[in-house]
Amino acid sequence: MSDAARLRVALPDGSTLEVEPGTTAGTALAAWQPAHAPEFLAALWDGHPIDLARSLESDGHLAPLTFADRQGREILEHSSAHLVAKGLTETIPDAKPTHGPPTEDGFFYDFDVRPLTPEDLDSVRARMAEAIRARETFRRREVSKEEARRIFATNPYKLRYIADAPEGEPVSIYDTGSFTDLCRGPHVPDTGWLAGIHVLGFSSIAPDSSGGPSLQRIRGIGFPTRRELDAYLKLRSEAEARDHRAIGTRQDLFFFVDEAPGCPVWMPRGMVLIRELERYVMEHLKDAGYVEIRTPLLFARSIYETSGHWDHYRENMFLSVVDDREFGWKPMNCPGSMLVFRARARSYRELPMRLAEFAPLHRNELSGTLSGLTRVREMVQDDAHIFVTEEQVESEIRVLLEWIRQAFTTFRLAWSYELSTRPEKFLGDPVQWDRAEAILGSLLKESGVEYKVSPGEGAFYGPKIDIHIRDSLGRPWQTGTIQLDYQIPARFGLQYQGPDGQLHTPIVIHRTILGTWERFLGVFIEHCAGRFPPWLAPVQVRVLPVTEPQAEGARGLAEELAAVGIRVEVAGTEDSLSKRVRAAELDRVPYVAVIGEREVSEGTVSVRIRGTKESRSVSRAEFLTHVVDRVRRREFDP
RNA sequence: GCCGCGGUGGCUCAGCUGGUAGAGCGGCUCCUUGGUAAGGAGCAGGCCGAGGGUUCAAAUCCCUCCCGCGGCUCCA
Repeated sequence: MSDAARLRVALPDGSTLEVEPGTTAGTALAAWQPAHAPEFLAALWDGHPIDLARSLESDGHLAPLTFADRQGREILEHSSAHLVAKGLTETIPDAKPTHGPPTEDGFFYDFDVRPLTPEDLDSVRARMAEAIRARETFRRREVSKEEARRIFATNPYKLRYIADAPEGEPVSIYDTGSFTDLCRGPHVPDTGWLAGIHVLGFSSIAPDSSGGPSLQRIRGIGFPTRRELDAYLKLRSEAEARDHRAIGTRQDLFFFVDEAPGCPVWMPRGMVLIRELERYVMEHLKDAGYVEIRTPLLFARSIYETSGHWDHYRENMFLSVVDDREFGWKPMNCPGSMLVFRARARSYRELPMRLAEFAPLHRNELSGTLSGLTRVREMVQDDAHIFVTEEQVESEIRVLLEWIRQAFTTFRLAWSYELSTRPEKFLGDPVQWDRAEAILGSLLKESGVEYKVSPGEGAFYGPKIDIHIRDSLGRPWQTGTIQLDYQIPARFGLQYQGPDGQLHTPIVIHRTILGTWERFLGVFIEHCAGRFPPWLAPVQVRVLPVTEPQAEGARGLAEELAAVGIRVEVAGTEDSLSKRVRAAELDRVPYVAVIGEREVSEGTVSVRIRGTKESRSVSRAEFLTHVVDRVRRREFDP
């Protein structure tokens, strides 16, 4: 091999750079694009991520990685995890690092260590800051497996990784200051890159199935600069102020009591939200040819044995014994709908038969998973079951996808789909499953909305399309769902007579759009920060007489508004006007109508719209028309 | 369910190296009738989550349970 042979390095813009063998990736990239070099935190060599400090020894393709690349972000966050491990092992020397991967939105590192305290975390943060200031290099070494076993002799977790590594090949190790970790890499060049990382907190996590000890997890998130971190922290503190549990209390929407864990108590104002959502959905159902039914909340065990829930869902059900007979509180509406279909002989002419039922459902969710309105034990879904022939499946689902588009647009929520396929525990024929999955997949493609596939996450009776919405912080929540079911109708022996005179089993589409009122409202309250669109607002208008002599005029306006169905309150003159305006603003009332001497004599109102400082005098008629119109059209803003 | 951390008037929180329960907001009463984010004064309101224990004495220390929060797992 000749020293003189220069390497040919192909770059992303199609150009080629000739370098001496042994040139580092970083040097080569800096020669290529000096202006952007400070953003490069690692590189891709023939498609594999490498450190910038790695020497190039052959021809190949080289590309830079920055924080803007997903891989680049993961490298920065994984490096951040190393820094956390360094900080923790300096704080608690016998802590055993296990693994510290990047995640969807940050990173964590798990340790086998005594339970952590906030003081431990303070110390970790301080030591991390120290290392960042010192700009310690992430230095890569390759050692034999024997050598690695010696280095990590006291850490069984690392020994397991070493054992899993391919035999005969060296393993890589990274040193950061005095901290050494087994790691594939790559990493950012030095800890100076990690000034924008933030330790979110710690928690303990349940041991894995192999029954090891419970680990302590430190979570964090990384940004390329302090400035971007500050912007994120600001967003986060705003999001904390939007917590639907706090808004629920502040606005008297709902609350919880110890005696009914996971079951919200709805106050009058919260009930307005539910009824308005219900009305919104009901209007659609009427247009789309649904009929409504009501079926029992409590069914004997045999119904669930027929539906399959007894075998597949019993651990999540509330059970009651009545007269020595075992009953279960329904966790889903399907059994009742099946019974309605089965109540008499059915003809193909009745299909699609769309049965809606908004009944309270009970699911015994694990106590540790309950969380405000987003995870409850008692809930109501905007549920329906559509009984169709094979030929009707596609057109029905098309209508549903369009309705989803409309609904989520009204709420200004961005949504995405997830196609969940056959789980390990399933009922029925795999061939039929494949066909059903193919139908759903092609409909999703046709809808043009982004979707991902979750293998094995389907319901036990069929594949499903789940609808995810994101709250203001970008956290995803599953709400609506469209499930294709070939199993339960057959298990219930449902049949209809076809045009051929033969009996056929219908297919059932289980579907919800908003999901449950509870979770939907939990997410939506955070999405709108408690500033409900006028049509949903528990109080739509608050009328404020300036002084007592205008009280009658104020009541008159309130009556006019109430007469056209507007939810209106009058705030009396016990408090100062400023104080009442402030209260209305804090109660997030969309419209404040002030009536003073001037307004009474002119027949006007001074209108202040939520979130604006100015007020505007308009005629009573104009105000009334405006409010009624915004409400009727379900506009998002007042 | 598992691990960690919490639980004090309606709400938000202080008090917690043991020694007679506090504040602000809200509520009520009185004064004030004020033009677009807090007018003033007074009063009421708490078995300090529940039950046991330690102690002369427990909101405070210990144990059990319940509920909540953050995760794990699971889900609409």
